[in-house]
Formats: sequence, C-alpha cells, structure tokens
Amino acid sequence: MRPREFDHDDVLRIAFDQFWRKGVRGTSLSDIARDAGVQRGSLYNAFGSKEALFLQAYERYAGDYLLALQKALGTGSLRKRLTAFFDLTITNFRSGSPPRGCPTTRGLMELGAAEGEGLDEEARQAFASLVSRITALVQDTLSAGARRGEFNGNPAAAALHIVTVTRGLAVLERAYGDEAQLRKIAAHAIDLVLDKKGG
Amino acid sequence: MRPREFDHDDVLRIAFDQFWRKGVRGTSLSDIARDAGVQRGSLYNAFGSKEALFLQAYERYAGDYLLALQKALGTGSLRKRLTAFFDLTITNFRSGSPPRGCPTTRGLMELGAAEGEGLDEEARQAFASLVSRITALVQDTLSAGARRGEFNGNPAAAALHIVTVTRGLAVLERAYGDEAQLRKIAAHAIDLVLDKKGG
DNA sequence: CAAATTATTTGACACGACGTCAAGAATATG
DNA sequence: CATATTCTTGACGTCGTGTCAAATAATTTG
Repeated sequence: MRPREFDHDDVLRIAFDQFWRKGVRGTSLSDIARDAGVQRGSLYNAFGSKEALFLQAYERYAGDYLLALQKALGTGSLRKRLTAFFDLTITNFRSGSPPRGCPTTRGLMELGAAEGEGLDEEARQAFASLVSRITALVQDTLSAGARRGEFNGNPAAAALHIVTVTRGLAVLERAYGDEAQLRKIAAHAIDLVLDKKGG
Repeated sequence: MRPREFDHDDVLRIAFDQFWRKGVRGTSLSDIARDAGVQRGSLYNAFGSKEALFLQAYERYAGDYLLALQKALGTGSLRKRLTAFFDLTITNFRSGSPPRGCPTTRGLMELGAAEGEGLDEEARQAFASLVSRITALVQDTLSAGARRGEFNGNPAAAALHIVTVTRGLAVLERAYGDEAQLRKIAAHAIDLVLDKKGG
C-alpha cells in the first residue's frame, strides 16, 4: 500500500473553511485541491464526491460546535445560560471576514427539492440531527431551570421556540449583516421566554 | 424590429417556478428554456443573465406575496390576524409537491460571501426589502392592536421577533418537513407575544 | 535484500453549465 | 421594394463534476 501524501484532517478543515465561506454549491473541488495542495483526483479517490467530502467536514464541525454549546449552557442562572447560548450562536454566525453566516442553515437551504435525492438526503439528516441535538440541549437546560424555579413554561415548546429563533437569526444575518440587531432580537427572545405570564 | 416570439411574463412565471423548486444555483437556463419553449440565447438577449432573470421573477413574486399578506393581516382580532399571517406563511412554504420551501430564505442563504459581488448585492437587497416590508406590515398590525388594547408590548421589537420566527420556520421546514410542527411553533410564538407578562 | 502487491496519484476524457458572439431571420420604416 | 433594427440560432470558450486507465511509489512478502 502506498501511503497518502496529505493529511485527511487537514483537508477536512480546509474544505469546511471553503464550504462555510462560499457554500457547497459555490465551492469547487478545484478550489479545495488548490488550497490543500492536493490533486483534484486524489480528493475523489479519498472521499468519493464533493457531497461526501462535505459531509465528513460538516460532522467534524458539528461535533466541535455541540461541545462549545454544551459548555456555554453549563453555568450560571438560566438567564445567563440562555444569554451565553445566543452569544455563542451569533458570534459563530459573525465569525470570519466577511462573516460566514450559519453553515447549517445555508446547507439546509442549499438542498435539492427532490425527496430522496442521493446524498442530499444524507446531508439533510446531518443538518437536522445537529438542530435536534441543539434543541435537546436547550430543553435540558430549561428543564433544569424549571426544577430550580427559574422557569415555569413548557421546556419542549420553549426550546423549540428558541432554536427556531436562532435559525431566524441566521437568515436575518444574511439579509442585514447587522450584529447589534441580532443581539437585540436574542435578548427580546430571552425576555419573552423567561417573563412569560405567570412566570 | 423583429417581434419577440415568447411572452415576457410567461417566462418570468415559468422561471420562478423552477427557481423556487430548485434554487437559483440549482436551476439552469437550459431548464428554463426547455420549459418555456424558448432558446437559451433568447433568454440572455431578453434578460441579460440568470441573476437578472431571477431578480425580475422574484420581484413579481414579492409583489404578489405582499398583497396576500396584507389581506391576511387585515381582518379580525389581533390574534386572528397573526394567526392568518402565520397560516399564509406556512402554507406558502408548504405549497407544491414536493413542498418548495421559502424562496426568500433560500435566496438569502444562496448568496455569495463577498461583500459587493456583482448582482448578488442586488439580490440581497431584494430579499432584505421583502423581509423589511413584511416586518413593517406586522408592526403596523401590532400598533393598531395596541391602540385597541389587544397588545401592550413594543410593536417594533415584537414585529421583528415574529418575522425572525417566520424565517426560522422556513429553515425548520427544510430540516424536518413537518408542517404540524411548524404550526405548533407558530401558535406558541403568538401566545408568547400576546400573553406577555403584564398583557 | 529484491520483487510483487496495492493503494495513490496523475492526466485525459465526457458531459453539462454559464456567458459571448457573429451570422441568419423577420418585421417595421422610408 | 429596400433598408435598418431587433430577435433568434448555433458555435465557441471556460469552468464545474465525475470517471477511467496508466503511471507511480511504498509496504509487504518471499
């Protein structure tokens, strides 16, 4: 066996950086190959296709991101935890120059329309899985907060609502690029969820 | 002058149908030309580029959609109006088979990353403009509701929150395709906004 | 230590997409 | 009836994805 001339993980990082900045459809394997100092054919040999390469790169990102979220949601009052959650979310959307937006949201909207369209379906599941796991983290945080008397609504509904707002923030980020606005919306969402009538 | 052999508006409708179903990047001018029974070159002659054709088709859609929203927001109690607003929004996302999702949200996430990237910037403005106009409609509705004592929060903040939720719904629609879930989230959002503490 | 094995690399190819251009076709105008 | 003007048509260049066979280089085996 001949050993590979490039580092698998390096390529994954380089590829995801491009996917994040330009989207999957907007990134060519030639771009990635040039950036990684690898021949295009080698990428096909190692990963199979652009979509498969993206999936691997995305899973990497998703794992890292979940860990960071878990950390943000792990300390302080419920309000502090939710604030840290939105902070991390928005900071993530606004990272890079120019800001790269949310890769999950972009990926979801880049999907083809057909129901079972090859790897599209696999990608959809990867995106949906991250969103679900984030929702679960938020719900757990709210449930814990409820046990401590900091929240008295429905944790599942509230978590879904909060995650829906973060997806909306990802979209508004692309529309206006106004980070202060995003933070205002986030603060308002926290108020709505925590100051609910009867709370 | 030689007369055009196709109807300008027909092509716009046919083109937007494809853009809506498959996204701008996922739709080729060959697709549109075939569907419209027009030569590809004629489209370039008449519209200039794919992006320009999309922009015209999108403006058409945006105008129609705004009118429909205005109608939905125009009658009944504030709660009824907001319910009709979310109803129309979700129904729009779920129209077609398979459901086509939200063209504005998809368009926004399909934009290139570079700040001033040719027509991308024009498209971004078109998307942002529709979102802004929707926000204004919702805000007016909330203000009117406030004058009638049906709402006592900040109309601007609440309108922005509601529109953010609709953008989030567009994303979740792609992730899960679960219309019942979308309607639950919408109902919860209305409750949060209208039942705010002190309301 | 030499040689066969085996995966990786490399370059050529087919195909489809965008956009441009010059040449042909059809109407309106003088 | 001829001319000018616009639309249409088909060919071209470039770039994207994905495939394939041939060349290459290390490891494993004898």
